[in-house]
Amino acid sequence: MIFTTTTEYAIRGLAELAGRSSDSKSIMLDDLVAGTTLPRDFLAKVFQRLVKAGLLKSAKGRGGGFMLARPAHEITIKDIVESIDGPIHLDRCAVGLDKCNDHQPCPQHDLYQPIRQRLKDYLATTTVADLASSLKTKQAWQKIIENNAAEKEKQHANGKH
Amino acid sequence: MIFTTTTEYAIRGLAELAGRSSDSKSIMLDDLVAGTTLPRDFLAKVFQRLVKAGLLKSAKGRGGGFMLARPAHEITIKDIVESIDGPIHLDRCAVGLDKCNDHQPCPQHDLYQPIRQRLKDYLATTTVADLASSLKTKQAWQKIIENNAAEKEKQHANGKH
DNA sequence: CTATAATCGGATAAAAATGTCCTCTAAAGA
DNA sequence: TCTTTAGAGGACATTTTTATCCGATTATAG
Repeated sequence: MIFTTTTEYAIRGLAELAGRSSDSKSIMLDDLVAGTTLPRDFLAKVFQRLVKAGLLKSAKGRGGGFMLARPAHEITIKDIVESIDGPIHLDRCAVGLDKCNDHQPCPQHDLYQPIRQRLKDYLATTTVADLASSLKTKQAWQKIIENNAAEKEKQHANGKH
Repeated sequence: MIFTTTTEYAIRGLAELAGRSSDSKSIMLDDLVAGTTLPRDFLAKVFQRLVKAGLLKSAKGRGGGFMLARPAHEITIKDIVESIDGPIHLDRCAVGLDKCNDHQPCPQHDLYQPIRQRLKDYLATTTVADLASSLKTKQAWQKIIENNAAEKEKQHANGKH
């Protein structure tokens, strides 16, 4: 994977949040992680960082929880990654030959450049809203698959009779 | 960066090796890291792994050292990465929505697929020979830059006279 | 005001990655 | 054979990442 575990949690957490809570309504951590494999306590730390970075708003006490600081379609993966890891460092030479940059490129740098650029574009244009809808699509499939499995099980039981 | 520090050392180490030693002649670690920022002892460990993976051959004792197990143009970055990290895991969903794969893609998966493919192609087609020549190009530049700096310094001194 | 409910934030632990050192082993040359 | 020289490999140290826990803080409801 191209992200760290922490960054991945941030991305998944925001995607869940956008998918589960309606706009301008906050959701509690316990509700957000329910049914996911997201680690509650660790995600809490990650969300604290996202609050400080201005991607999330939080509220303590009863009725508290987290909500997006701006619309889901205005938060990109790039925003998330940079909130966690700091400025994206994709500009370094892909193969670790330092002192390579756009001013002083090496052949590898030029070859890798188009890939880097596409990655950057992807990160800069894909938003939390996109991710949330991807999540929903995935969840829908999951159900279909489970149903199919149940159906097969049923047929199998009948056949045995 | 998209590689771990360890993998990056492996890549840089092999590039240096291919650049410094003529074919079918081994080079010692101490010579290989001279003038680089590669950490000698840690690289030794990394090279041990590459020997076991079949990318390098090693020889103990006098006249010993390391050499490529096959021609530089037949060792790809992919080979190196897989020797260190195991099979490349780029196939996972880019945004960590698990249960996504080519059979069961989600929208993000499809969007990210072309980027992933290009990355894979790059890793599978770029060889140690390419990296070595990139290194040499870079080193040539480095010299030019240093010369320019020295020249300027000289002019500056003259001007002051 | 009090009890409850939520995040915040510090402390700490566990695990993984990275880095260092030292002895063992194998090979070559005197 | 003996000495020197190289990597091999084990032990250990350090740092970073990931994970967990708990009291403090803040807000709400009654």
